[in-house]
Amino acid sequence: MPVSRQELFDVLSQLGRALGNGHRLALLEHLAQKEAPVEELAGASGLSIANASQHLQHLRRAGLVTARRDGRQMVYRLTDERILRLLTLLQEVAETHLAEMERLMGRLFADDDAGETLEPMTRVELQRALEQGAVTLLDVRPNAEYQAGHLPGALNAPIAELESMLSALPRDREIVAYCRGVYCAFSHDAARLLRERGFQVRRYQAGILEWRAAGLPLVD
Amino acid sequence: MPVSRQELFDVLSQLGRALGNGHRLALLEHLAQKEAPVEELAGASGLSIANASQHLQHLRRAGLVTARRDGRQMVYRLTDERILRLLTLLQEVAETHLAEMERLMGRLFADDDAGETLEPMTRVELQRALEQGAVTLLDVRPNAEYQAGHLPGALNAPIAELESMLSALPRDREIVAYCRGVYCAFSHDAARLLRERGFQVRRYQAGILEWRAAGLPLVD
DNA sequence: CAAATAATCAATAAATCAATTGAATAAAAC
DNA sequence: GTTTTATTCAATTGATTTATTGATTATTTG
Repeated sequence: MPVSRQELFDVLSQLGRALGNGHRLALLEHLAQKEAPVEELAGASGLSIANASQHLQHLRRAGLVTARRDGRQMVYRLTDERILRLLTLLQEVAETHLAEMERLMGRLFADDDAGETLEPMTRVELQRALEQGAVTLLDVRPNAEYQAGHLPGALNAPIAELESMLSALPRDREIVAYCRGVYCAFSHDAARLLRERGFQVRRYQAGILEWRAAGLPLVD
Repeated sequence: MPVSRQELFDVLSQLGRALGNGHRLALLEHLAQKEAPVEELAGASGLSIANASQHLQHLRRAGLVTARRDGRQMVYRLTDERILRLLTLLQEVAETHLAEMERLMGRLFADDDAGETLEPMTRVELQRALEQGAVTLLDVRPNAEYQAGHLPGALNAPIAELESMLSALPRDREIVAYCRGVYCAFSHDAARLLRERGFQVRRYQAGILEWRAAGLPLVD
C-alpha cells in the first residue's frame, strides 16, 4: 500500500516545528558557532537547565542536533553543515518578507550607521578584498568561538579587549569587522568604536554563519 | 535601546512555526507548482475551505505566500523563489536525518524499484543527458501544471493518459520521467507502467521543485 | 436589488506545546 | 561507597494551535 503524501508532510513538519520556537533558534545559533554542553547553552540562551535540555532533545528528535557524552557533560552539536544553510536561508527569507523583522532590524541598525551610512560588505566583496590583501579582518567574537574556527587571516579582537588593541591596528587601510551572523551585535559595537577613533571600518554583516553556509573554509 | 537577540529569534520563529504543520506544507508544495485559488488548494489538500483559508492566512502572515483577488477568487502564490529553496532544503535535511522519514521513503520506493533497482537520476546527470539529446523527457504531472511551466524539451504525459501515448514513445532510447518533487508519486507510477511495457525508463526523482530551486529555467 | 459564489471571520472544544518544579540517573571525585 | 555535578525525566499548569461550525463580508450574476 502506498504511503500517503500527507504522511510524509506530517513527518517533514516535525522539522518545521523544531524551528518554530525562538529559544530553540537561539540554541541553534549558538551551536552554529561551536559545539557546547547543556549548561553553557542554557546560560547563553537565558534558559533553565531543565528547559534547555528539553528544547535540545526536541531538536535532537528533529535530527537538527546530535549529542555525545563527554565525562559528565552532554555535548551537543549541529548534525551537519546543511543545518547552517537552513538557518541562513530562514533568516534571509524572514528578513525580506517579515514586516516586523524589518522593523526590528531597522532599530538594530539605526544607532550605529547613523550619520555615515556605510553599506555592510557582502561575502563576495570581502573575498575579493582578501585576495588582494586590501583589508585587515577582525573577528570580534569571544575568544572561545574564534578558536573553534575563524575566517582565514582574521585577528581575534573580542569586543571587551578591542580598546587595548587599537594601537596594533592600521590606520592606512580598511578594517572589516565580523561576528556570528546578522543578529550578532558585536560587529556593530566594534565598528562604532573604531569609527569614533578615526579608523576606516566596515562590517561583514552576514558573518561567520553565512561564510560556512557557503561552504568556505575556516581555520583554527 | 538595542533590540535583544531574543526578540529577533522570536520573530524568526514565526517562519518556523508556519512550516511546522503538514497541511501547510502540502499547501506550499501545491503552490510550488503554480498559483491557485483557495478552493483548489483546499481540494488538493483534503481540507475544508475555511480551514484551508486559515492555513493560507497563517502562511501569508509569515511572508511565505501572497494573495491577490481575481474576481471573486483569492489567488495565492509563493512569495518568491527562495521559498522553493527553503522547502527543498527542508526536505533534504529531513530525508537525511529523520529516521521515520527514511522509513516512510523506504515504503514509498519499495514497490516500484523492486527487482531492478534503478537509481533515480540526479539533476546533474539529467542536464548532461539532455545536452547530449540522449533521453526523452516526460512530465507526468496534470496538464494544468505542465502548462504553468515545465523543463525544456519535456513532453506532457499525465499519468491518466500515459497508456494511450505509449505508441509515440521511443523504445530505443532512455525515457526519464519526473513530476513535482520527491514526494510526488506520479513518476513512480509512470516508471512502473513503462517498465512493464518494456521501455527503458528512469526517474528524475527530485523533480521540478528542485530544478526551479536550482535557478534553472522552465518553459511555458 | 436579490441570489449565488468565494472566501473570511468568530467562537468553541480538543489537542499540543512550553516553563516550572522536584525527583531520578549517570559519571566522576573524594 | 558516599557525595558532587551535569543532565534528564515526570508531572503539573497555563498558553498556543488546530479543526469545526455557523455567521459575515465581498464580488459577480440574474
